[in-house]
Amino acid sequence: MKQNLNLTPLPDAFYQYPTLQLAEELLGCILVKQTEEGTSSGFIVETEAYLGNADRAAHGFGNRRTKRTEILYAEAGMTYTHLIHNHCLINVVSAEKEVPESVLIRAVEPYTGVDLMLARRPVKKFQNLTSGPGKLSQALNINMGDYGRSLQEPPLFIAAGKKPEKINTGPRIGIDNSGEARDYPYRFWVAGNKFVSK
DNA sequence: TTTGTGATGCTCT
DNA sequence: GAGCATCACAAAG
Repeated sequence: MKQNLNLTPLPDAFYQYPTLQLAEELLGCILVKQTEEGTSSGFIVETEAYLGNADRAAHGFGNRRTKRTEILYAEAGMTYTHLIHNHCLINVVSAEKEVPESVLIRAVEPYTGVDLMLARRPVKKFQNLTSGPGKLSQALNINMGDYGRSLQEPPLFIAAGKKPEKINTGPRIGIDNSGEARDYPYRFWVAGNKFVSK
């Protein structure tokens, strides 16, 4: 399959949206990763906003700045690859400088370079290829080498894609405690998409 | 029972 | 200060 589509990185202005809005706008966009073996990409179908200061799920709460989270304090449009155990989670840094907000990409729908993705992660069910944070990062070969990289130039960038017909929002999952933070509709996904983790 | 996920923590240079 | 690593719980089959 050819990929002659005009995959143009989104302009810097795109990342100037408020974090929550950016998370929604990101749905349907195309996450592109170029490697020596070729180019693989997918539609973003699930995102999650992380408001570092007021978000209980965001690690220790409050203002904890470490080497890992350092990039979150940078300006918008950067890539934040969080290496945790055997998995890699990819985030899009948003908000302005010194504001630790970002959008976590939880799931994508395979678009181009599917064969390449399958080669990296053999799965029996096609839906299992990228239906999760750890899966998609492995399928797209996203690693710490992408940490702090700009999302506006190859080999890793986000291009405009199709607009989702219907977007759902709701509370995030996996958060047991914390009163109000649990009900925050910080999670966005494309309604009815099979590649959404839930 | 197996696979996936979890904003980290520890050890070495 | 930077790089590298493991364990355990939960959800799905």
